Amino acid sequence: MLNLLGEHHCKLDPKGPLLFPGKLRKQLEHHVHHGLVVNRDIFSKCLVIYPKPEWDKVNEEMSRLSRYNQKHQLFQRKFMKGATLIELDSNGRLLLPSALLEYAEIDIDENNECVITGLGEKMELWSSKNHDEVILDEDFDFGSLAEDVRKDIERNAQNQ
Amino acid sequence: MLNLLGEHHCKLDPKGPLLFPGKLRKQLEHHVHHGLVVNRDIFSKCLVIYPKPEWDKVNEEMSRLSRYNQKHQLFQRKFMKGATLIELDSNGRLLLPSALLEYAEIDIDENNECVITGLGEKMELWSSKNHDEVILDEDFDFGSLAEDVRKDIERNAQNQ
DNA sequence: TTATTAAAAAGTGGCGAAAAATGGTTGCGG
DNA sequence: CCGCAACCATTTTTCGCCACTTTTTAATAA
Repeated sequence: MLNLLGEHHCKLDPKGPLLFPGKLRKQLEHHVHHGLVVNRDIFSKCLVIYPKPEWDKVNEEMSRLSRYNQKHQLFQRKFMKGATLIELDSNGRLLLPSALLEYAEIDIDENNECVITGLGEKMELWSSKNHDEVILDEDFDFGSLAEDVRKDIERNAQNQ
Repeated sequence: MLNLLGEHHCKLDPKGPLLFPGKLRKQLEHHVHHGLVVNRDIFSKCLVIYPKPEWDKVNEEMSRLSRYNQKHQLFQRKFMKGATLIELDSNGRLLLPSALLEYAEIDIDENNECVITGLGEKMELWSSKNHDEVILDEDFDFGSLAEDVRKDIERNAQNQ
């Protein structure tokens, strides 16, 4: 099972919007030749990067939606719109679509620091600024969030 | 079953942010070659260190969360973000990511004293300063905390 | 019982290989 | 013809390894 880990700080190449940390590349080893799929996160101003095989799962889930249901179609569009298959260049760098960078508030020209974090089967790409805000959110009530999630999981277990 | 114990005081290597347990290594013996996973604690300014097999359980639990549920995603991010796989070097030292050390308020340069405590299946890493403050908190009401926990355990037992 | 010695573990520093950042150049497409 | 992107070469830094010093612990002998 894929278990991407680590918090990697990196810069966008000032020339083109290129990038990519090496330790993640090692963890991806056998998966990376299939390419990566980048997309906007639905909930936060960051990008999600899936190894292609993981994205295939997403795609498979989407294919189960009804073609004739407006809500399903809207959901599919919201979720998949913008997803792009990208591959590493010979230096192990990524060329990210500028529209996606813009969404994640990553500025190509100036504040080009960003953070890639491994989250098991996927990765997230944040601008340094947004990332710090998430990390340093002191008031965040993790306890009650955890409780909500726990209830969901229990309910799920009962339904099965 | 793994049962890590002890309170170990140690120093960071002044060169790089290196460090090492010692007697803990003996307790880890057969687990340590798989590596260790370090992460920020959710509630306190300290780091949590899991033997890899223990972390694998966490990762497996996380993979059951819903990709399309905002709370689940937030939970996963808060919990897993920053988790890093590290291995002991040939001298039995650990190279801890500086971003994590910073979170735990462990200063590489000056006050480089820290404390590692065994907590059964995981360990905690504290700066000496923070550790003292938490441990020596005289006003802490252990009685009512214990009572709350006891209730939780009982309720859990009834639900099963 | 204490002291001395030996062996192992702990702590320190430097060196070298490998990877990552940078800059320049060429080729392709619009 | 211009611009962007892929490729290549060079410099710089990181970090993993190795060798050396110091401390601790244990054992044996006085």
